[in-house]
Amino acid sequence: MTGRHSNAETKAEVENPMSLSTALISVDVVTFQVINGQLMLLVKESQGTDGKPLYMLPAGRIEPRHDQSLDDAAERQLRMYSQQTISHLEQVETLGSPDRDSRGWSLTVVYLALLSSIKTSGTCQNTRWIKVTDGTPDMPLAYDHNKLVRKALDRLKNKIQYSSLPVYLLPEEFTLSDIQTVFAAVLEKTPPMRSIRNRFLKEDLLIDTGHQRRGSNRPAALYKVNKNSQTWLFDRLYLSTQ
Amino acid sequence: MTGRHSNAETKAEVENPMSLSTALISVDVVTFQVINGQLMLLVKESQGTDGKPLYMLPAGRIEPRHDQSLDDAAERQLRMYSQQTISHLEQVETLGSPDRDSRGWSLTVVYLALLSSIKTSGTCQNTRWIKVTDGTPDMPLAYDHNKLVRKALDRLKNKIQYSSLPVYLLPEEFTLSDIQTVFAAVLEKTPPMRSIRNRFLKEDLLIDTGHQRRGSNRPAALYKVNKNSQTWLFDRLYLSTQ
DNA sequence: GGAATAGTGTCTATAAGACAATATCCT
DNA sequence: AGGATATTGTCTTATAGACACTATTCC
Repeated sequence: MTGRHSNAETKAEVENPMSLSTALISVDVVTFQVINGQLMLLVKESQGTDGKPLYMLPAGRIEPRHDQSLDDAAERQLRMYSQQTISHLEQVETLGSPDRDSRGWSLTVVYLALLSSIKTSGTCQNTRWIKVTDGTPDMPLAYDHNKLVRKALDRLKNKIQYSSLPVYLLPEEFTLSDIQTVFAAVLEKTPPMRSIRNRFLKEDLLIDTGHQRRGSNRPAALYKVNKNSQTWLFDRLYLSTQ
Repeated sequence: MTGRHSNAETKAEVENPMSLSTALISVDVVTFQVINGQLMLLVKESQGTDGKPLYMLPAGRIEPRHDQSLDDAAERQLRMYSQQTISHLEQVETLGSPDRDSRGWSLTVVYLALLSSIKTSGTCQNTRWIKVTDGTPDMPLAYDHNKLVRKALDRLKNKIQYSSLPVYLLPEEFTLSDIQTVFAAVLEKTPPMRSIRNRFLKEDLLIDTGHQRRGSNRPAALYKVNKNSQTWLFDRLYLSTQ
């Protein structure tokens, strides 16, 4: 593409070909996890000038020496704040504007990351999990990060309805009720158990591990994902969650 | 985002904060039109060093003075090569890599644009419509533009199956058979007429203009879009086109 | 037995798809 | 009339959803 062969070079660009073809870039990662049935967002915490805590998304620049792609850059950002396996990572959208950064035209590549559910919400230094309720983080985030979270969450809410994304928010072994819990956490509404069972027990998408989760009730069968973790797609949405 | 508050600043970045947070950027637009039932791609033509013609996508840089957003930049690119109304424009994906441009790490924002079907494929200087068959442009494109076309076309092929995108590839007034023609052009496969009718004549998505297209057969009713051109979504895919 | 959650059976609703049957124009 | 394309009718299939019912555990 473009490179030195780009069309529409203005006089200034020809004189100084590097200057106007660049912009400030950052890669921002919106990371979700479901902990005890609650949707949580990974943020880093720092000290604002007024002493109040400041919450923001893991974000950073591209490092030419390390990043072979934008996905690499996103993964590297996330890895600074969580060592957990990243079960799903996808680019959501790139936003650009002259106003986001005081230094000039800037551009953000927004990523959606999903981590497996774990009981402990252990984090690195200056990192926190904050609740997300009604589609909004409980603590307001700095800059335009609330907007970025909204974009990533919209993607998740939509895609969870026709794909295997729910299982990426669950641990390796899970019950069918766990899937329902994920829907509730993300959509604040859930498809009927009958529909979830019909959908997820079709074909060989899941494997019955033979294990069971026991409580003070009938034990539930524990399943794991088949098909080497490939995301699979269905051809209908759930209507009850619209 | 990032701004001056970005984490993970290396020593070099602190010393020269502008340098490593920027990269070469271009916005590339993949524009489709259906002309006489044939899917066509808009390219610009130039002379290669060996005298052979070189085809590439409309692409260019962000102009801080003119562009308030990436969408603006994409629209501006496309406007240089076609004055037709842009009936649909959406961002597909941003690709980045150290190899695409010899000057260093570069980044492309890929857009998908749809233009209304018209008989004449009139174009501006150095601009051509080339056929797309089997998902590939008839002429190979320069750089990695074939890959970008593939990405945009994949998006179109998918989205056409559950949205009103087909009508954006048609003129203001069209018949239901025209919709079928668009499916054939894009997917090289088509849902049954019964299904198309059931879907598009539901609710008040289309308005019967009362006009008819006449030929050597029964005339077909001409429809136009209702609902102020908002893209609408269905909750199922066509299975016959999978 | 009773509480609690897991899982099944069955009927309805919706929309896609197959396919045959009409309808309406032109020549 | 005959050709051509548009449009409708009807039956089948697939899956979501409602809802009642059964199953299995712990106490």
